[in-house]
Amino acid sequence: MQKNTMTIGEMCAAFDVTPRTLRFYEAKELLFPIREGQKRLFTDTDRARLKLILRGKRFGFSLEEIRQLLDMYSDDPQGVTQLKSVYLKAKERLTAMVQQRDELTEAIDDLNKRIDWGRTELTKQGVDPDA
Amino acid sequence: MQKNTMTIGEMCAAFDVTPRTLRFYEAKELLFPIREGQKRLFTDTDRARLKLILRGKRFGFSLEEIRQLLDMYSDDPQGVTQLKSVYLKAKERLTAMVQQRDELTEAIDDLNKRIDWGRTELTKQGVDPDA
DNA sequence: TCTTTACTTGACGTGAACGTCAGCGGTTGC
DNA sequence: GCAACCGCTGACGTTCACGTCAAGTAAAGA
Repeated sequence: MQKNTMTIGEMCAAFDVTPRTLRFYEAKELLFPIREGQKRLFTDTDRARLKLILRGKRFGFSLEEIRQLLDMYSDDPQGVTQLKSVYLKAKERLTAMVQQRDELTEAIDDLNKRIDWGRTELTKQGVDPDA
Repeated sequence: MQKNTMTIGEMCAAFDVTPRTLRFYEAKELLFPIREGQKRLFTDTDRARLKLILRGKRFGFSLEEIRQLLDMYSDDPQGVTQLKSVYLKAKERLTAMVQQRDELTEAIDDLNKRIDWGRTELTKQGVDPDA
C-alpha cells in the first residue's frame, strides 16, 4: 500500500492544475511528493491533501491557512501537546466555517429574492423569464 | 431621504476598512460616492453595496465577480433585455453558491470527524480536551 | 494667523499565487 | 543516434488587492 503514486503530469490531468502549481505547493510545504531520482512521485496522501487544498481555495482560504488546516488532518501529531493545540485550532476553524455557511445561506436567500423579483418584473413586461 | 451620507473616515470606522480600500473600490466601480467639492460622501446605497462586497470577499469571490453580483442587486436595470441577462446570470450564480454551501457542509462534517477523533485520542492519553 | 485634522490625488511598493521562459537531463520510439 | 517528450531547477514577469508615501487642499480650533 505504498505504491499508488502518480507523476506530475498525471496529477495535473487528474486535478486540472499546472505543474508549476504543484511545485509551488511543494515549496510551500503543502505537498510532499517522494523522489525517484529527480522526479516527483505523488502519493495518495498527496492526492488527499491536494483535494483539500483545492476545496479550501474555493472557500477563500489562503494557502497558509490551508496548510494549518492540513496539519489537523495529518495523523501522528508529534506528541500530545501538539495534538491538543491542533485540536483547539480545529475547533476555532469549525465555528468559523459554520458561521461562513450561515452567511452563505443568508446570501443565497437574498439572491433568491432578487431572482423572484426579476422574474415577476419580466413577466409583467410580457417576457418569458425562462426562454 | 437623500441625506444619510457618511464621510470616508466614518465609513472606515463603521466597516473596519481603510480609506485606500474605499477609493480602490470606487476606482473599480464597486462604489459610487457623491462629491461635495472634493470630498466623497457615501450614501446608504454605498453602505449596502459595501456590506455585500465584504460578504462576497469572505466567500472567496474576486472584486470583479462581486461587481457583477452587485449589478444584480441594483434596481432600474436599463431595459428589459438587460434585466433578462442579469436575471439569467443571477440564476447561474445561485446554483454555484448552493453548490459551494454543500461543499462547505461536507468540509464541516469532515472537520467534525477529525475533532471527534482528536478528542477521543486526547482522552485516551489521559488529557482533558477542554481545559 | 498658525496648526492640526481630515481629506484629496498620483505614484510607487508589496505579498500572494502563480505564469512563463531559458537551459538542462533522462528515456522512449524510430 | 537523435528527435520528441517529460520533467527538473532557477529566475523573472504578472495580476489582484490593496499599503505606503509625497504633496497639496480645505475647514476648524487655539
